[in-house]
Amino acid sequence: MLKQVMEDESAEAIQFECLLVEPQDDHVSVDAFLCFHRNSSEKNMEMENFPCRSDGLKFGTDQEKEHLLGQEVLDLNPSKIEAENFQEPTGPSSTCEDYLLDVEFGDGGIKLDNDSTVALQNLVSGSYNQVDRAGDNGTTENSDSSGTADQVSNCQGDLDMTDSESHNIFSCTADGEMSLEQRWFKYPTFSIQNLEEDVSSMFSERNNKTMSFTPGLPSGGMLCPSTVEHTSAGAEANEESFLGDDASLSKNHTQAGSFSTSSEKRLRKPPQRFIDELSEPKSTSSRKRKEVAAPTSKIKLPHVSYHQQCDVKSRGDRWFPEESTGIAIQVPFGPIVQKESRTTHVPVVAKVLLQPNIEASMSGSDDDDAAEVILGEDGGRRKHHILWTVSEVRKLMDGVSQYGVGRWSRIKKDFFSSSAHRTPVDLKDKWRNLLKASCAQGESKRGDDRKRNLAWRPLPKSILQQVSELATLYPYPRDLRSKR
DNA sequence: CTTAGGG
DNA sequence: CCCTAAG
Repeated sequence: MLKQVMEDESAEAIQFECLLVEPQDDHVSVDAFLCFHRNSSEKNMEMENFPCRSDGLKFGTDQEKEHLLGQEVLDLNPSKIEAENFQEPTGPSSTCEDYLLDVEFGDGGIKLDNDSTVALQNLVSGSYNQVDRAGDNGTTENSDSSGTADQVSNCQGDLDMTDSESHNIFSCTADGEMSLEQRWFKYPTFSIQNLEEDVSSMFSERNNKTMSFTPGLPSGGMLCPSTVEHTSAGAEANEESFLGDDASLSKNHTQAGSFSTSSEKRLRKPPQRFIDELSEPKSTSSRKRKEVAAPTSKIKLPHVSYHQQCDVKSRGDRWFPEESTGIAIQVPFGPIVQKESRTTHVPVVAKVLLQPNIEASMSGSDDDDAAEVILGEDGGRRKHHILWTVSEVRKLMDGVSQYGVGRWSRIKKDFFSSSAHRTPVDLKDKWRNLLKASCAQGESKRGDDRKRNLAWRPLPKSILQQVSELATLYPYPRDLRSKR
C-alpha cells in the first residue's frame, strides 16, 4: 500500500483514504504513515496549502516532520488526536454527541465536562478565560512549547493563517460564540482528519485509553451548545462551499463516500445523516425526513429534526422584533453532550429574560419577568419551552379577533411571522390553554384559591377577560367552549 | 399542508 | 410541547 501511495501521485487523496480505511496493523500503518511523510514532503506541503488543514497533526514543515519522526511521536500525538476528536467538525451538536458517544475517553470526559461547564457559565456571565487562552494560542506564533498543553498551542500557532485570521478564529467573543467549532467550519479537514482519527484509534488500542487529555485544550467551545447552534447556520453553507472549493481534491463525492465509509466502520451516525441530507437536500418537510429514516430508528430522526428546529429557532436574530413591550432574550442553547459524562452533570439552564418591563408600567398587569427553561438531558428532543409573553398573547388575541378561531395559519402569518417559533399549532395550543385559563379564572374567582392562581398564572386578568370575550365571540370548535 | 384533538 | 389523525 505504501508503494502505491508513493508511486501514484496523481490520486493521492484517494490513496490517503486507503490508508485511512484499512489500517491493518498498528505498526505497519504508523510506519507507513511516517514514511509517507518522510518521503513525500512535497505532497505534504501541498496538503498544507490545501483548503483542508490539520490542527492536531502538523506535518507540513520539516520541523514537524521531524517531530513526527522523533521519539515523541507516539507520546504526543494521541493527546492531540484525542483533542481532534473533540473538535470533530462534521456536524452540529448531534454529530458531536454521537461521536463522543462512540469514542471512549479516559480522562477526557471529565476534562470536557469542565470545559463545557465553563463554557456554559461563560454564556451567562459573559467572561471566560478561554478568551485569554485563545488569544495566546492564536496570536502568539512560535510560542515556546513544552508539555502537552503547549503542544496544542503550538499546533494552533502552526496554522498558516494570518494573525488576524487566527485571532479571529481563536478569539472567543465575550458572548462565547466563537469557538473551535467555527474554526473547523472555516477550515475543514476531512481526509487528514480521518487519518488522525484512525491513528487515534490505533493509539487507543495501543494505550488502552490511558493517555491523558490535553489540559490546555480549549475544547470546551465545541461543547458549548450556543456555538453549535450559532455555527450550524453557516455550517451547511460552509459545507457546501467546502465541497465546492474542494475541486482541487478532484473527487469530492468520492472523498465524501470514502469518508462515510471509514466512518461507518466506526459506527458513527453522523455520516449517515449527512448522506441523507446530501442525497436529498430539498427535504423541506420534516415529515419526509421522518419517513425516510423511520424504518431504521425512530429515535434518531426526531433528533435531527430537533436540531434543525434549533437551528431555525435559535438564529436569535429575530425573536420579538416588533415587541416594544417585553423583549425576551433567550440565550440560545442547545442540547449538551452528556450521556457518557456522568461525572460532572451540567444541568443546562437557559434563562429567558425580559427586559425591565416597560409593559408593566404600561398595562400594569404584566408580571412575567424571567423564566428558567431546563432543557432535557435526553438530548433535547423537546423544543425549548419558550414562555409566552403577554404581548404574544395579545397578538394571538388580535389574531383571533380578526380571523376567528381556527385559522391559526393565517394568524401566524399575520401576527407571528416575525417569530420563527410559534407555529400555528402552538397558537392553537396556546389559545386552548388561554381558554382553559379563562375558565379557571372565572371559577377560581368564586373560589378561595385565587391567590394560588396568581402564582402560576402570569397572565393578567384583563387578558383573561378579553380571552373570555373572544371565546364568546368566536366559539372554540369543541367542548372547551361549552364549558364556559 | 392545515387543523383538531389527545397525551 | 409533541404526536397523530383527518380533511
